[in-house]
Amino acid sequence: MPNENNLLRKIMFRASWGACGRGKRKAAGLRGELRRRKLLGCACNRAALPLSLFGMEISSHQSHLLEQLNEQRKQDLFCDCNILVEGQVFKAHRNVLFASSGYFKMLLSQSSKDTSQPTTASFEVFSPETFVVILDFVYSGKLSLTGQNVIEVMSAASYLQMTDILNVCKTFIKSSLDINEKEKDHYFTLSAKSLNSGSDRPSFYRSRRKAKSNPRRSHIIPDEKAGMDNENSWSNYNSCPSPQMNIQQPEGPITKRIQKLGSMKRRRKHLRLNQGFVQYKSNKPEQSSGSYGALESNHISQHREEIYLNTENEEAGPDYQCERESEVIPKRWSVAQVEQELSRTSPELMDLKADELYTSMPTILGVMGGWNEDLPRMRFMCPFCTHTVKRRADLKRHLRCHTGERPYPCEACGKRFTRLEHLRSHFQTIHRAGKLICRKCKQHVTDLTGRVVQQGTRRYRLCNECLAEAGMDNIPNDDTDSEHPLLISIRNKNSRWPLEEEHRSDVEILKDESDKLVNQQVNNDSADEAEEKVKSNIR
DNA sequence: CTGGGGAAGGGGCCC
DNA sequence: CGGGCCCCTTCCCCA
Repeated sequence: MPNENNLLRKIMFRASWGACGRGKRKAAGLRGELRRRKLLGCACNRAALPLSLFGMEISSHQSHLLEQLNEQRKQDLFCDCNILVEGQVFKAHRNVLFASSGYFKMLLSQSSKDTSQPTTASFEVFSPETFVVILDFVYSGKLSLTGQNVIEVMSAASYLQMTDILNVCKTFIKSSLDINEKEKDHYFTLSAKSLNSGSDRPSFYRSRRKAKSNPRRSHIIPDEKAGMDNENSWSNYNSCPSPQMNIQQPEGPITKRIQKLGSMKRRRKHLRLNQGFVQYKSNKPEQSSGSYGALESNHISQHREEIYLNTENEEAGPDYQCERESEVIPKRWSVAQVEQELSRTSPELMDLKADELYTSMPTILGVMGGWNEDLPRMRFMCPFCTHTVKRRADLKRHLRCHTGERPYPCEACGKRFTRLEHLRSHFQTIHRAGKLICRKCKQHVTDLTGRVVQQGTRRYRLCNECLAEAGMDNIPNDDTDSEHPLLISIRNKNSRWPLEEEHRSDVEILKDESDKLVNQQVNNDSADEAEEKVKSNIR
């Protein structure tokens, strides 16, 4: 290797000659030599200009640095952060924790500026054994996953907002599911006897922490069809740029894991959420609303569980944490992912309403800001995005923009709205010509100085001058108060029709739209209609 | 292609 | 907690 390093140095030196043709040629010759020695990868092969060589990475540097930090940790050198996990103290470096965990990033960035004092953090939401796995990963890039610890590690990683670990755990579990599915296909049954109970072999995942790597790409989950052969599926994983995994086949029956999942949920439900930092005593109240655990047997929650496992957005940033009674859930779902997963795993869930979602999902609660104040501000966090709200009701309302639910249809034009007020506003302005403004000259117009004109389902006002100008002054006024029988029948069927008195003048609107209106009734339960409703509701 | 205006969507907050 | 209002932003259409 010394010779090769010398060769690299020579290249760098030649490159410094810049535009010198001789230097270029010499550098090119040396690159050829390096290629022959397989020292340069494709990136260097592409490097036509010597200057690009300055960007060359010494791949061993990162690992060496990490090794050194790990050694320092083991020897308690320069450790400035104490992590207390169920009474057991772990020492680590603030910088490393900050760089590895969104949770620590948020916490340490909010913490005291006085870096002379060690920071102390305590956790009781995961076990010391779990934290050892995570800490080892932080300092080595190696994640020791087993069928026994994967759930707890994933929970802790979610809590600590370590998306690399989360994704590895997900793929681990996904692989187990694939394996199990394969077994099921093979034995035509998923009986306990088909589930071997061999000892867990640790699986090592090596994460390449590179800022350049596209996080989305590392989220690639092998196609299930391609995953029929497990080894192939794992080799697919290995092709993912990040996290790069050297994986032994995860083992253990999936039912065991699922049982463990359930037991974990039950266990975690009883865990006391006591996450306090010495410097910042949080008065974070425990959430007691609802019972997510009770939903475990629920069909929807089962699918949700799958979604939790499969759809978590790897880009979940370090901004927030989400938990309820230590229940760990993904920080963010992308809407597309959720929709895709819902349609894939359970199309019927595409009909999910924000209300149902709201009641079945774990409460998302967090402390936003205010760490330096006596009473931290409590915010409710959206699981799909970074949005936080003060009130549960606002979150419920906000969720509609993710579920695509539009419960308020305009029966004049069929357009649907997420809020009654929006429908009302729409109806007033579009179908009732509620604005007393001439559409043409923008002048204020009253019933005396102008009148309502209908254009399709739209109605607007024109002043007398603009009417005359358009040659419409002889057309009778469109503003009638009679009621169309169809509208009455529809309103009677639909108790949610919100415009009891406001749209009484829309007979003419309905003349052209009557057929459409029949098809636009809200509570149509046919499957086609439901499908159509979903499509139309999802923008 | 661009700017203006209307409509729609969404958040904050009061009642 | 729901309804409602206000405000702001975004989108889309049109001149």
